[in-house]
Amino acid sequence: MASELNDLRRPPAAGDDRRDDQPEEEAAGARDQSSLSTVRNAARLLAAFAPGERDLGVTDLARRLDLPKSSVHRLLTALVSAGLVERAERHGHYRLGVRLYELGEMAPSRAELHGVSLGALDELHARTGEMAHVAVLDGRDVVAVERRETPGLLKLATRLGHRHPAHATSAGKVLLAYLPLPQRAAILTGDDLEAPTPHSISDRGRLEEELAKVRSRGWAESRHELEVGLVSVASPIRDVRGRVVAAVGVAGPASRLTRDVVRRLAYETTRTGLAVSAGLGYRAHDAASRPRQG
Amino acid sequence: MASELNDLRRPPAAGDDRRDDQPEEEAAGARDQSSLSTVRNAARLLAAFAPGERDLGVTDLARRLDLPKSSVHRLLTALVSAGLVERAERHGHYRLGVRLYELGEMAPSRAELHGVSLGALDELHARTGEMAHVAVLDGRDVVAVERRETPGLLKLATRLGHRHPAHATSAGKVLLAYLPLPQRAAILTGDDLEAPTPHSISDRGRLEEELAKVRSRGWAESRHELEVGLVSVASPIRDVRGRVVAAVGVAGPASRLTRDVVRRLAYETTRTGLAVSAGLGYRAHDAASRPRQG
DNA sequence: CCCTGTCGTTCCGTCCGCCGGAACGGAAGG
DNA sequence: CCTTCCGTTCCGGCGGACGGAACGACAGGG
Repeated sequence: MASELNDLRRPPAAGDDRRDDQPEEEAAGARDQSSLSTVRNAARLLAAFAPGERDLGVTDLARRLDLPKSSVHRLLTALVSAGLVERAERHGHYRLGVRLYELGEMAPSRAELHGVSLGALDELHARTGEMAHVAVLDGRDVVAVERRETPGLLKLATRLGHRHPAHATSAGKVLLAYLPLPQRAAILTGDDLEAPTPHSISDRGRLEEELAKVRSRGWAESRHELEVGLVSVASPIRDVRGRVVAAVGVAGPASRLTRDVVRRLAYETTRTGLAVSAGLGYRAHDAASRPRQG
Repeated sequence: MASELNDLRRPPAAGDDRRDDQPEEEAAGARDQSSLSTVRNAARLLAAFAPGERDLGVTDLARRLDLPKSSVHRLLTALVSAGLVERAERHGHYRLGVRLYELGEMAPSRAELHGVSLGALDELHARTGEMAHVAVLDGRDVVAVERRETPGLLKLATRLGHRHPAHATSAGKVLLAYLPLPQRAAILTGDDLEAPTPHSISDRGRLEEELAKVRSRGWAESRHELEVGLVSVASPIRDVRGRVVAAVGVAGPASRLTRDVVRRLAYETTRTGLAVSAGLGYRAHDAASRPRQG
């Protein structure tokens, strides 16, 4: 029974000034609260499968979403006929559909980078021997859209499409650092910064200092900030207009990625970032047009 | 290059809203026609971005979907707040969101195969030198969920997530061949088989013969059937219960993939298929339990 | 620069299609 | 077998979506 029934429309006061130029409160963090409750619930239903739940039943979903069974069943029927959800072989169970995967591949943040980053990522992977990846920002999280596994034994357990708090990863720091200040402020608003480890940056002031450092040297590092023992380095990827749209980086165990190794890796990721940016149409020599941010 | 996943056809048809007392309809591949028009329209809206349209505006979408502008705008607002759609930088334009990509990665047909097929696919790619891929069935189409590009110059232009008619590809033949007869009948019902080239199989009887051949030798071939000059070979991937859930194959130019090369490639794909199946828990020596189908 | 066509966005009254409680039927398990 | 749980269907009442129309913001050509 989510009721935001207090959306009282206040008749405009004498001044009749209803046109504030900042309708922006949502930016990225805020979800739902819009109208079209059916669409909202459909999206919530899809998201319920995200934590890795393969097959779910009606009653189970109804409990998680706090919706009546019949409503969940109606939603599922509609989503099945739209192809976004499929019936599992187990009677009365459902799972995400192939069409959803198909649509996801079409998301520009993925599709654009896919083509141009393939070769460069392979090369980065070959030259460094560490897990290489390309990531984009979504809200205050960073999502990997492309990756190469390390050939060795020590693999990272994360999967493509999984998300991590941006401020605790090197790629996330890059993406935050080059985000225009108002957007960054909108994203980092609200509750405190999550601290996955004791080494994570949880203070907003310190984060801004760190981001300034990232901007000044052009790459970011994360030591033990997402997980103890994990180190990563990342550099920006720019589109044709110079905007930072993604980050490319490598990650590996702290035992291999010592301070001076990191410096070499930073060189490699920056090189790769420039190559991919060039593939997107960015001309690096246009240094004058390098956008000022922060 | 127009509509591939645009079989969400039939806009609500303006004045044609008739209350039929026959809720009885066929099953299987039926799309739409359910209630929850809001969800259906939301899905159609998402699908409108599929043909590679990056950014679309309200009026444009309204035209394509044959919906009022205000309704499209309302849908977009809801989808944006759900994260499935994002606002593009161009004022008033929209694009598919990262969350959609994220959900797509969670689709079981993708997620399961991803982990176990990585190594095997790499090896297949290395041993054959041709483009290697893993595909699943969706309706009467086959969708690639994993792939390795050929290192050479002659690359295939298709992208991950794109779909092709199943009966015209080797992977699709494999998937159709091992589909239980009732399901296959349900899928292949209705209008005729598409024939992308003059070599395509368009007759249902001939297709059944071909599928029987596929079952008897355990692999499938497609020569010029999807595109003239393109040849592919594929073998099944089975899950722990022995059901064929995907196909693994290689594709390349007919000039390289001569008859006897194909025989060697069939050996390789079969070998890879068995390896991946083993990763999914399938025990090949359980030959007795090899399901009888067709 | 202004004018104009175009498109995104907002508004609002009407009415229809969704909501959800409750009953039905089928599957699993003791 | 009985019991229990769950997926599916049904239906009346009402809340929220629909969509035409007006508004406001751009962009481009005269």
